[in-house]
Amino acid sequence: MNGKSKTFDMELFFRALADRTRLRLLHLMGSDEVCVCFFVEILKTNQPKISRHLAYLRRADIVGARREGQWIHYRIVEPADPDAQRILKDVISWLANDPEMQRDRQRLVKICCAPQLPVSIQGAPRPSSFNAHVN
Amino acid sequence: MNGKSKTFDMELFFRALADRTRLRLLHLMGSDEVCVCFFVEILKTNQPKISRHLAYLRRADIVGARREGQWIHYRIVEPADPDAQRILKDVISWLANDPEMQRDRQRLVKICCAPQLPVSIQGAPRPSSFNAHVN
DNA sequence: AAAATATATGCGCCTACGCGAATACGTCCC
DNA sequence: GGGACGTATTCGCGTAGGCGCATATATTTT
Repeated sequence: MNGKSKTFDMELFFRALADRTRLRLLHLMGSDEVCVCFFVEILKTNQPKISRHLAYLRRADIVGARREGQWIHYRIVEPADPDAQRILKDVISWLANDPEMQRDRQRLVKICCAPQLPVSIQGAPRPSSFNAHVN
Repeated sequence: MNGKSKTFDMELFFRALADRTRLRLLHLMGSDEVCVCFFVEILKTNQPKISRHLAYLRRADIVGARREGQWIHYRIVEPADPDAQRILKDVISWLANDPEMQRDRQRLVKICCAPQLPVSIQGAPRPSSFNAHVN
């Protein structure tokens, strides 16, 4: 009630989900923090496009960002509204059934488990859950 | 796989939910069949607007229609995809928390329980669940 | 058949938004 | 400070879609 965190905006929430690219981004985040450059690498598209979609998700309070040096990590945040929270959770698990989404994740895993990241994202920090795997 | 009922379209589904008017329509349907003229009456708007939004929901396979004489009843249909089904169900119950939606429903109940419908929709068939209440 | 009623659709206008290309911003390293 | 790198934003363009208004379609009634 501080004038900034108003009641959760349903329309904005659904509009944010109404785009395939954004759904792919959400699926890639899953329960991890993922760095922007990984999205660019895996979706094989240009960086501004990814950045704009992430901004949209941020505006809708669906994701949050954390800076680490020059890199920025994005993560899914639990919506304030418990109903939205449940829906988002269901959406995420729905995505897991989509073939393209599955391919996306496979590519993420493959890239992150490899001893060397692709040249385009050499020094980038891996998603948190991959830190343990590769010394 | 008959070329007509393809796999459920996620994007279309969410785009269909990304409009307040359509959410209000969905909430009014709830578990009932509701005639178009009731939507017009309750949302206090023009008829073409309602009709176009209903058409959108129909395209997205979220609602179905049934003709009864000159009237057409709309109802929510269970999406083919079980995940979509669950999400839609959660969305509906989310709507119940919204003040405007609550007012909409109150107006529906009030109108339907009255002995006489408003002049603008005199002979219209009431939603199914109100048939028992009024002789 | 003609009128009345309920619903659907076409049209023109305007905004939202997705896109690629260019550019701005922020951080690190020399 | 200057360059390199990762990310965000701006711009111009094209399409989707929301709206009010007019009109078409379908059904019932007379």
